[in-house]
Amino acid sequence: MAQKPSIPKGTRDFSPNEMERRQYIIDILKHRFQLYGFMPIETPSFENSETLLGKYGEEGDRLIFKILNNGAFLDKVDDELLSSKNESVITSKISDRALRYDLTVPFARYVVQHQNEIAFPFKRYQIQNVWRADRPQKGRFREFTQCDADVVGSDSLLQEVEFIKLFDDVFTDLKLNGCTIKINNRKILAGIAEMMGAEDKLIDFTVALDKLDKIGAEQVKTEMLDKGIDPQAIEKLQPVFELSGSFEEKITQMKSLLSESTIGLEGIAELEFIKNKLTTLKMKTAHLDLDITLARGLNYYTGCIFEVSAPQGVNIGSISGGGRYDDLTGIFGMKDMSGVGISFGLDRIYLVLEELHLFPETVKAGVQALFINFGEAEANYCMEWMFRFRESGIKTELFPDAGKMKKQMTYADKNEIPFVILAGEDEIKAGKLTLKHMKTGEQETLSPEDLLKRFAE
RNA sequence: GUGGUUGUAGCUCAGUCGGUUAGAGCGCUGGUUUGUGGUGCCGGAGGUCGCGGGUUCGAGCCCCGUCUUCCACCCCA
Repeated sequence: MAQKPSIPKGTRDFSPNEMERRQYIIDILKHRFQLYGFMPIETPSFENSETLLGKYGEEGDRLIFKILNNGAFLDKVDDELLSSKNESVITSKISDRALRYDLTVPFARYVVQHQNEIAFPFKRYQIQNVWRADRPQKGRFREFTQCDADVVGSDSLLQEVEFIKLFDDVFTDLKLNGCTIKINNRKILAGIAEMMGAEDKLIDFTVALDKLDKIGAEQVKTEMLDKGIDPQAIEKLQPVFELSGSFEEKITQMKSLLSESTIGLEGIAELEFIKNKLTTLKMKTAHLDLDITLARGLNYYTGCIFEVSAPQGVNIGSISGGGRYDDLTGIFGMKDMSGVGISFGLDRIYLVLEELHLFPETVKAGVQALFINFGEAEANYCMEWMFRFRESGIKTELFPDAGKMKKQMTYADKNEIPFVILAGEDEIKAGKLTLKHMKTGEQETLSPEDLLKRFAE
């Protein structure tokens, strides 16, 4: 007996209707990316393991899909090592390649490898799948699509301003009004850590702070204590927990809090610059919000960080994110190359648009007219006209088998083909075609030329 | 990686306290004047109840394991 087919955990099939909707989102993204001057690139689905490992932190390494070597891969593993059950060491012996985890690190690798062909600053966009060995849950898959735009080779804060406008433009085009673009700066977080005297605990500190709106101030403090951060230092954080008001008001409060920290003030100055530019340029539908607790997981960010959350009432986490990384290419041996980039989560945006019923009424990409097949002679007559119709840009097809009428009509009906064209003995003799309007059931016999004109309207 | 949850026909789901031959709707298929679909009527096919073990006279139902689904945590798009 044939086994029931299935697909791996966390993966999905996309049927025509879903593909149409995914394509709708992608078309808007591509259009905006190109208007902003980004050029497309693609990179391989898998990379050499050393390119990816160690770039996303310990947790990230765990979530990278490793590809088992081919051939006698066990030759490199002796019994002693095998019985040690040391996964990471054994993995490095039997797996040399891994599926990409995001598009940013492969992009950094690309830039370093192609530096001689590139005129900097280099702006590229990339829409490809990435893979993570995560446990699936709402809005979380093991295979999903990221749509990234990055620019490398420019320190200018105008890039940050442009990216925020890009968020605003894209979400406005998608009719997804009321998104919140949260912005923060790693330098501010570093400044706070400095002020607390907890520079060495920066990562633990930001991860805990990131949870503030989710678990509350008390639990954040508890987590920081657990991570070994000094209680007195945590007390100094109180003003951060109580931060409120408008963007400008928060800036003012942070300024006095970080008055001693050079790096902290630098971060604040950057945010002020960006905010001022955007006040002049104006946002269309998105809101810009300063969120000091925003940390973001990827530890290569060094300056501004962004995250976009869906309009209120949609519980799906972030739908886009990004930030500046001053030294991403440094790990591949190319110094002083600053980059900024953002990533749109196609799959999550899809879920949000679906939940809010924001997909446009699908313009069916299917055929406009189906030729009914009555038999060999009739089919030959139809074929001739079918190809003429196609040359005129009309999407049309001939039912391949001379089967039952009912089956052919049902086919047209199920596929929402608006017109059916019939040509039997009588029509062939008269050199005509019969057009049936599926919705009304009306039909009329007319010359092929007239029929063509009818479709042209 | 941790905790919970789910799995019965192609799909959505019923199935009582463990009790004879596991059901419905939709879909599929055949027929209902053989050149006419979408709404009618009549018929038909289709299930190792996720998989493997166990308890029992007897398991879709109880127990254990495993895979899968969805959700939360960790983390993240």
